[in-house]
Amino acid sequence: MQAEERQKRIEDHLLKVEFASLSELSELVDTSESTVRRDLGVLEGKGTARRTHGGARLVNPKSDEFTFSARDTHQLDEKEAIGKACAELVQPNQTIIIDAGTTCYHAARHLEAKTPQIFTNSLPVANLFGAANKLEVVVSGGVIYPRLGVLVGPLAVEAFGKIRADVAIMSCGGITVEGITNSHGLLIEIQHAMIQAARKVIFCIDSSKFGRQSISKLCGLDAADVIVTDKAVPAEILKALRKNEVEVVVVTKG
Amino acid sequence: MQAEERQKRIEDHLLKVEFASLSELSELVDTSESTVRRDLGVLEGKGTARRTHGGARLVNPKSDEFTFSARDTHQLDEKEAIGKACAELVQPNQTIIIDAGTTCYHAARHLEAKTPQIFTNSLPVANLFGAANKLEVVVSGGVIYPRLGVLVGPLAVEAFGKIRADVAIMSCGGITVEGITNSHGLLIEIQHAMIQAARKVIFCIDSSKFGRQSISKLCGLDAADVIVTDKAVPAEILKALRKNEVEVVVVTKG
DNA sequence: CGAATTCTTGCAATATCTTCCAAGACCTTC
DNA sequence: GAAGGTCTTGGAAGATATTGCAAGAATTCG
Repeated sequence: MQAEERQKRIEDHLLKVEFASLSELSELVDTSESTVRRDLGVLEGKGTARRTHGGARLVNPKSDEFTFSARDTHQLDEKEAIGKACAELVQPNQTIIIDAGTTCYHAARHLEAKTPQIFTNSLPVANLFGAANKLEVVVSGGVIYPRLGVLVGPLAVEAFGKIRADVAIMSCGGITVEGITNSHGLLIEIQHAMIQAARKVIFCIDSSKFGRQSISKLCGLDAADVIVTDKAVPAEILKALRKNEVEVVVVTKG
Repeated sequence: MQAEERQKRIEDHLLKVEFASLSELSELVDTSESTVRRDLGVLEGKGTARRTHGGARLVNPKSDEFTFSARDTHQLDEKEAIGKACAELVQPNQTIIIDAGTTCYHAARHLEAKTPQIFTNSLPVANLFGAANKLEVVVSGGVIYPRLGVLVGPLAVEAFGKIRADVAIMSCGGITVEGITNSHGLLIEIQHAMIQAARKVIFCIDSSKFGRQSISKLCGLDAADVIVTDKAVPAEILKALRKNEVEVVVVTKG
């Protein structure tokens, strides 16, 4: 097996388990521990993993909306189901803002037939519709945030400041009774602009996000109009949502 | 078996397995490893695959949807050579504007190591660097012009109006003694803004464009600082270019 | 603090790459 | 169809990179 292939396997494995020992990894890729050490050095250089005594751990925990891969199969069914339900909430001919994040990406996949116009700051979403010319896709400008493929920065914020849409389909890093949070200030700024620009705000939040808090506060629960998720929402949060008149849609996976 | 057929098979195989060893490939196409190495060199030049120790890997592995790629293989070698020469005209650490168009796309591929910052309105170019985080890529906003993956419209024009760059790498639809033309008014507007924003303007123009006129006039010959092309330029146009002090670089294919 | 584990570093064995060359295939020209 | 050229192919020699191991240093844990 070749160096790069080994490294990718290690990476993939880490994505699943978050932490792995040297012996575990050396067995996985069938080489000596020395080689695994060297590979981990490379991955560390790339920023994917971090070496620790006895093994390695993922730099970005998977619960963060921080790495995008269209092939991300983590909770794929759930995300797919959420995305689909989310798309069903959209009326024909409404204009839509689509946030970055894998769940929103899945929602976008179901929108093609329905809507004439989409605004997004997500390159994966843009690519999804880039070839089809049935609908108009407007891409906000901005700097590419590497792994995620999101456009961030002033250009993006301004772009959303200028428009109005019927619906915004949003994602986030965590939600608690205190509000909705996300993992990076740069994203927050843009999401604010998105929320401002939309008449109706739908959050796609898979169940792993409930009770979790990311670094930056995005908004209170009242900013959301609908939340689409895949499992029963914890009672405490559900109560808080009711109080803020947020509609909750729970999908059943698959 | 023909060289091209071998290369296509290798390409197809890589699309399936993502990584392959030399022995695996040489068995697949039934030739020596030397030949496979050479074929991989070609594929690497085309941007399809990347050689690694012991084999090769697909260039865009995890990006089934993340890549809206310029699939145009028409005159690939020429474009590749032009792109490379074009990239060599760039000094380290200059900021660059990259236009849409396949030739510019190839130029972009050679820029990764050189420049810290790229501005573009081309989705293929954005995708090229989307995963790498070595350099900063700024995407202009805009509406996706289908199939080409160019961002057009007021958002794009404004975005380029706000910036300054050292070099602009441009493409066009045709060039005659009367000036440079392109195929769509929407593109023209943006290209104007690009030219305005850059201190030095480089046009990548393959030989088929000479003597040809597209619908909309983009600019006079004097707007260009350098023209990179792949064959001797017709005398008449060459004379006009000299008069406007445009430097002409002719590359030899391959 | 000591024992056990893990890490780093240097090294030799191995695998792979590059470069070069000769043999053969293919093409052109007469 | 033969002669002369160019292009492609496969292989060999030396250069380079990778791998696994071992000895000593560093780290963890009781």
